[in-house]
Amino acid sequence: MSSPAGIPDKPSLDGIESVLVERWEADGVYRFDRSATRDQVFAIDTPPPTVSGSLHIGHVFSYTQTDTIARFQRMRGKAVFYPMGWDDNGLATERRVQNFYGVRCDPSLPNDPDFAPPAQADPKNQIPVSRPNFVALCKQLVADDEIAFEALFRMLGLSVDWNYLYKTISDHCIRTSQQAFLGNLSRGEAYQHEAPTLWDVDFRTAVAQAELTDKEMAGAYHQVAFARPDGGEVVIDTTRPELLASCCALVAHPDDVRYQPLFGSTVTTPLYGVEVPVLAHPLAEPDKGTGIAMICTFGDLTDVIWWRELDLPTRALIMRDGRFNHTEPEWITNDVGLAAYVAIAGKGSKQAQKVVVEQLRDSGAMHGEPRPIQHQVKFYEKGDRPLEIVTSRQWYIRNGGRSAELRNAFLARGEQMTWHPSHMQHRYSNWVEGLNGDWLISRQRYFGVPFPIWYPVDEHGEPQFDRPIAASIDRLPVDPSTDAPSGFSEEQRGQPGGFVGEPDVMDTWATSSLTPQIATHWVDDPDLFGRVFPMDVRPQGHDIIRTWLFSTVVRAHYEHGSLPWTNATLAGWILDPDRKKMSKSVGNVVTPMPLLEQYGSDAVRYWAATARPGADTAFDEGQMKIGRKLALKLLNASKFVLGFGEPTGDATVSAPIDRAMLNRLAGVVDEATAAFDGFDYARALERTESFFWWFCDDYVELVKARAYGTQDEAGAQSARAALRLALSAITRAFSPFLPFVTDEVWSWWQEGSVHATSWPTAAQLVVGAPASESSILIEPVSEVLAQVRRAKTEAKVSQRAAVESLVVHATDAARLAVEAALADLRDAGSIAAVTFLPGDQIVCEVTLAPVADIAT
RNA sequence: GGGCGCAUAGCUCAGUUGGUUAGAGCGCUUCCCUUACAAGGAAGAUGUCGGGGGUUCGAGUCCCUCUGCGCCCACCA
Repeated sequence: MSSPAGIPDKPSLDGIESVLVERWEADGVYRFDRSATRDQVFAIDTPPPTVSGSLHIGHVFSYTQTDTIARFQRMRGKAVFYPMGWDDNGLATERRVQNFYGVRCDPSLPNDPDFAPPAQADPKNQIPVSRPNFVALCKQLVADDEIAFEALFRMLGLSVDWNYLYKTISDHCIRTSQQAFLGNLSRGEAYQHEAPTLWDVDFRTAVAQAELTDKEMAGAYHQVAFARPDGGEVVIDTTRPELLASCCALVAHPDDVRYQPLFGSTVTTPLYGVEVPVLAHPLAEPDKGTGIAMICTFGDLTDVIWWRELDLPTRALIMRDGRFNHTEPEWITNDVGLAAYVAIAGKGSKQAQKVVVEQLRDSGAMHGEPRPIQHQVKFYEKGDRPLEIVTSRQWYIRNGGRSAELRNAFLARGEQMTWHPSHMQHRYSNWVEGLNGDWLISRQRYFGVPFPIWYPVDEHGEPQFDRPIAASIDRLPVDPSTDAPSGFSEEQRGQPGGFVGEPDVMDTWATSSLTPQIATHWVDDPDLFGRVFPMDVRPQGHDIIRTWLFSTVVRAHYEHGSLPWTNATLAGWILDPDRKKMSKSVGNVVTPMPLLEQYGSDAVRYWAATARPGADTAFDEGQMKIGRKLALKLLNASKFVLGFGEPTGDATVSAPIDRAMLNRLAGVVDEATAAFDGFDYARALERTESFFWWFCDDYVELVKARAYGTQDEAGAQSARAALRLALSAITRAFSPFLPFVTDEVWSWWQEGSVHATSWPTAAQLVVGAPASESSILIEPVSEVLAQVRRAKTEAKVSQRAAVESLVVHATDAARLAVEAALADLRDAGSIAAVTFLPGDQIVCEVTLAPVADIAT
């Protein structure tokens, strides 16, 4: 049979991605319709991937899942607002620039317009460069990555409207971020505060609670004796003996009879001879160590609590670079003590600990040997060394960590949105309930959104941090390090009576938390904003509920008094075949482009779409092979179905089996629609796929002879019409998952893109009997066909082999069903004669024709 | 310590308000080069549904409990 025009003789999937990607772009298939009103819009708050290196298979996985939802909504008639963003802001980019170019930022240096990065990067000897030069390198490095990202996402078939692309380092994002911050400030939701803060000594910045992670580290308990005035001693257990010089008290539980006599007395620290009080506090645990602890400023967060609640002096020695202060502590007043301190001044914690342990041994204050332990230590999630606690001035946004009322308001927001899957809400509630402080948003970094804030400088040249000067909204974006506040001139920078700019930048989450406002152009396009905000869905990973999801809820709550979106879909992780999470640090990541090339984008998308929403999923190339097989099957089935020719204009679907097939399909369409409405793309795919294979294996096999015209003309017309109706609906139902092959086969017989058509409906398919009756008609026929095939397989003959006679034992109802499709059945099974006998269930006696007859 | 999730065929997983003999794909075995498809097709074998108890006419599904695995949070002198 020769193919009609438009249908290739040998259909292929090779290279269809690039052809279709270009066509979609040229035809604007995914362009957002700006005239749509809010109720006609489906808006997606796409996660902007961090531009740091390359996308991995996990991105392909989760972005595909969202894309299937977007495509479904578009076909249902929604104007889909589906922007993309690049998160090219922040520490990840900075660190990459440092390593890639071998430079580091020194904000004190002037801009060098002729600066070029070193040809050979030497990460060990980083060249200091000015902030403008450094930022320029950041932008240069991310530009290359962003081109690669967009190419991958396009090839993957994401139906993003690239006209709404945003970059978090752009002026637009800076302005949005600064404007939102100023709103928070004016309403009292943002404030600055000088306090002990968790501090990463490598990045030299404060970090927020949400960015902490625990890592197991080797440590050791050291028993250290403090001297009592009566000549006795008090022994404490510590894992950080190097902080002894920062000790400001000992503490034990109020009920601990061993130490009750000491409360109110003082002891002296070994080495330094500093007198410190012995105090009582309920947080001290009698069964931990010796039951009495030394409080240092600051060894851990418990120290901070004790320091605050017991009103202790601040004896901080570890500086922002993680080293002990060179200045001699004023609270050490004797020469021996000072000499002991000088030995650790300028050293990091680890080195200082060695020295102090030696000193303690020599002095006899060390009891026994250190007892090694493994313990959990707080790290910045991107950091390499344990966090220290450093006192500094920082900006915060209230997030309920210090207010039960506010916390409840955010818990209520969690109740208002719909979570997919629903159990993810627990993680949100869990996090909000466990907050122990406000959200720290300032970072002592360079490449980020600057605070739109200056401070007046008094007549002594000291900045007045308690009198911040806020930028006016109409000046945004501003950089306080280069722009002067209104009413001042640049010459007054740093001068008495002048001003200084806030040196810090905002953390990346402070900007990421505004992706709904950024994407919808809250600050500069109120018309667009009114059409798409609040958005419909936030897709994201479940590991960043505590950061991105929560902080976005906080910002929208403050700025708009609403949720930022009505739904949150939480994607799972990709696990390697050993069921370990894929991550760069483990080194088990898979890059997606070779997979797209090997199996085709549709096949990789199929793998992603078969995973249940929110489920962690094993990386499985087997699923991609199945996806490729499915795409090929659709290609071939389409060619075959269309090859029967177009039904005449007045063709009606008259054959019962044809009607039953369409009714069954109508039921499948209803199921898929309901699943998609609940964001369950995986169920929609499974229903459609399972129907499609039945359609190919049984239905098409049954009716193909009739469709060729072996029976009467009405029968042929009925089959052809039903086949085409079904193919249209199947193609459209598959199109969110397999956008490439569906558009390819659609183009063989339809105008325009399948992605610009409507989602199939049951009403288009139901003919005659309702869907529930279709099974009653179809299943007996399928069963008889299966038994005939089995008989041939068991006889080890070709499926084409002729059947001399078939005796079917069946109930009356089953017999009626089989009789209704008898001509089709006889054609499909090459069956000469069929007789029926009564029976409880369908049992077929198959008598094959003698082999000699086949030969003739 | 608190919370959440998972446990079904060798592997990866479906199984929607409890309802006949528990399903799919991969892998395995057999057969078929049938004019849509051999990177295919037709068929076959394979399960004490993690253990125990309970509710019910009936439990993979609901309740209790135990075990194992994973994740989140808290603790971490």
